[in-house]
Amino acid sequence: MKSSEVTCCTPVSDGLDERQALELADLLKVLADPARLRIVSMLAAAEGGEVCVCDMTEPLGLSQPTVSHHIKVLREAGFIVSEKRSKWVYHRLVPAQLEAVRGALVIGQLV
Amino acid sequence: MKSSEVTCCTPVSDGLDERQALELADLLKVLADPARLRIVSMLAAAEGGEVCVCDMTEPLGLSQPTVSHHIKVLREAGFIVSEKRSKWVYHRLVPAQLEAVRGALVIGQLV
DNA sequence: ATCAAACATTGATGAGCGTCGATGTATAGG
DNA sequence: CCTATACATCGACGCTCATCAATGTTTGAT
Repeated sequence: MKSSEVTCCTPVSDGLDERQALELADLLKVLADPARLRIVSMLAAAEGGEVCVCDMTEPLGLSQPTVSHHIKVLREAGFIVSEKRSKWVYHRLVPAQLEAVRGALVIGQLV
Repeated sequence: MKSSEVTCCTPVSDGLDERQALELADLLKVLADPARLRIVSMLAAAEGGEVCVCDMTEPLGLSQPTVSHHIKVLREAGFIVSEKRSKWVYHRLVPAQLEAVRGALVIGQLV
């Protein structure tokens, strides 16, 4: 449908281009999962800011491989960082990444 | 795995419960799509704040049924409202809903 | 009354992903 | 050396969902 001679609306600004929309959508997809939100939440609420997988499986009601999978997704998206110490791997939030997503959702930022 | 006598981390606060995590995840799922992000963006950038479907299919590069589907998803999630006038249906943003999502992503709000 | 445009609805299809069990790897302890 | 724990990886299953063509519905114009 090309632009007909009779437009129904005021001229459209394209807003976000495909690349920007894809990148933001990918970040939002990572957060758009109940398990991952709860993981982020547990890290945000943890004293010391650190939690390891073994202490998350039970409150999440998920298997260890599943929790490890979510941790990996969150880490690859930049929402958490992980550090192995002795037998355990400790995970902590990266607040800047969460803030980046919040900033991208400001209406003015959506062009 | 019950709580062993040797814990690796400081005590865990559960943070978001299942219901809260599910609700927030459902809202984020709606936004976690490039096409829907671009629709929101186009509405945010539109003069008069209104756009109808016929003016979105071409810039989005999607079929009319697909755009209608995304519009429906956005409306049912409260991100947009729609009003039929004569032959066309005009859609506009609900900024408060977008703000609600941004507010839920504040680290302090994640308990 | 007829035709065209705008939009919704309906299956159908294909890809992506959350989940698990099984297995592999590393670290600590006896 | 052997066992147990913490975690990662792999393969498979099942479900959700984005997309489309086809069709239905409403509205306006001729």
